[in-house]
Amino acid sequence: MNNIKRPRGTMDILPEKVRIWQHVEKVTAAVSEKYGFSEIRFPTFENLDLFQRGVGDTTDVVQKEMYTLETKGSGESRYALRPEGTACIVRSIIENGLCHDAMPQKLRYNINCFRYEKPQAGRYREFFQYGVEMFGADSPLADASVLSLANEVIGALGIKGVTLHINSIGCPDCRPAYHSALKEYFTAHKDELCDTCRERLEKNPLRILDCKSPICSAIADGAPKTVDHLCEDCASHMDTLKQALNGLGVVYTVDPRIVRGLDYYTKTVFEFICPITGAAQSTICGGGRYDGLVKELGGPALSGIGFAMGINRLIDAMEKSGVVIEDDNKPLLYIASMGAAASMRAFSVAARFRAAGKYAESDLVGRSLKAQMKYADKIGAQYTLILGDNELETGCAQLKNMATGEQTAVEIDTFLI
RNA sequence: GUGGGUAUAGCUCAGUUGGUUAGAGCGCCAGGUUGUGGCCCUGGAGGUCGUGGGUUCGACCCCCAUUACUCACCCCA
Repeated sequence: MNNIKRPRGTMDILPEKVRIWQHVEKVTAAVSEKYGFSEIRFPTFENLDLFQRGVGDTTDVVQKEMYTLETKGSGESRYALRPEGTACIVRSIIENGLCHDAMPQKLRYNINCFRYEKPQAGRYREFFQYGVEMFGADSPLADASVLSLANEVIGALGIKGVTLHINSIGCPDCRPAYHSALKEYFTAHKDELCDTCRERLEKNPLRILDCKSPICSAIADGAPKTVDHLCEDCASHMDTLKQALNGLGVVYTVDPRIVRGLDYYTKTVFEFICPITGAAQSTICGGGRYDGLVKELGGPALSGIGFAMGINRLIDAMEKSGVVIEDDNKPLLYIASMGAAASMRAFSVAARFRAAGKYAESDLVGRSLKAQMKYADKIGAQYTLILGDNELETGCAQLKNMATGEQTAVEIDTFLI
C-alpha cells in the first residue's frame, strides 16, 4: 500500500522553515504600512472570466496554466484558482466601491496562487506572493514610491546582489508604432531567429526581446528600443520616474529587454533580479503600471501600479545571502521529575508559569531524569527544576541555570523567574 | 508540453567486475551503578534498496516500462 504524497509542485513548510516565512510576512507588512498600504484579502478562486479579461486571453498564464473548476449545479459559469493577485484586487475594489474613495487607494496582499506548470527551481504549482497595488495615482512619483517600497523590502530582508531593471513599454497610443518597427526589424532577421521566436514575430514581437537563445538575444541587441518610440506623455513619465529614483538614491538600469508577460501592463515595467539564487527564476519581484485594467474590468478609468514578489524566491535569496532566523521560542523553564507524584507536581508548576505568561515544559513521555535533562538542553530551556521525593517533602527545589550551571534554592509552589 | 539527471534507513550519502546476514555519519531511543544537560564511549530500533516486469543459477547493481523528485527550455513570482 503506497503512502499518500503531496501533489506535485506543492510544498510543506516545516516548523523550522515557518520561522523565516513569518519573518518575511512581518517585514513585508511593516514596510508596506510605512507607505500606507493596507492589507486586503479575497477569495482563492474567482470566476474564470476575470482572469481571461484581466490577465489576458492570449497569455500563457491564462491559456495553459490555470486550474479551472466546474461549478456544481448549473455548470454555466466556471471558476479558476487565482494565478495572480492583481486582477482579483481590481475586481474587489470595483465590486466594493473602493474606487470611489479618496485616491490613491493603496492595498497589499499576501496570498497563495496556483499555476499548472512543470515545477523546477523557484517555481511551484502552488506558490506564494506578497504584492502591493496603488490605484488612482497617475504621477510617475507613484511609480517611484512603489519601486522605493519594493527596494526597501528587499533590503530589509537582507537580500544581497539585487539589481533593478526598469523599462517603459508605452501606452495604447504609442505601442502600435513601436510594434510595427519591431516587426520590421525582426522580419529582416527572420531566418536567423529560433523557432519559437519566429512564431512570436506574428503573435507578440515584444517577447523576442527577452528570448534566452544567444542568437536571438544578439539580434535583439540591435532591435529598436521602446524608449526611443514613446509618445510625449510616456517619455516624460519615464524621465520623471528616473529623476525621482535618482533623488531617492535607488539604483536602477534601464533595460529594454524587460517586457513582462501579462497583457495589462502599460508604461513602466520593472523587475528586481537576484542572480545569486543561481536559479533560472532569478526575478524575485516583478511589476509595473496598468492604466487600462480597472476600466477593462468594468470599473472607472483608474490608473494602477503594483508589483508582486515570490516569497519562495525571496527566502531562497535570503538564505543564499546568509540570512538566518533563529528560533526564539525557547522554554524559560523545564521541570524534570521522578515518580508519579513529582510528575503531577511538575505539571502544575508548568501550568502556573503559563498562567503567568511564561513558556514552561514538564515531562510528558516518561523519560528518565538524565534523559529529561538532555531533552531540556536540546529544546533550549533556560532553566531547569528537578522534582523528586525529597523536594515534595520539603517544598523546596534547586533551580538550575542551564547556561552557567548555577543552582539556587526556590519554593516549588511560589517561585517565578 | 519538450529534453537531461537522480531514486538505498527520519536526514546526508557509501555499496567494490551482478554472489548469498545491505553499511556509515547525523538524528532518535536506552545504558556508562545508586537524583542532573552540553563532550566522550557502548548498545538498540529503523530499509520488501521508488514501483512493475525482464535477463541470470543468483540483481541494490544489467535491460525495458512506470512513477516521483530534480535541472533546463517555454512562461512567470
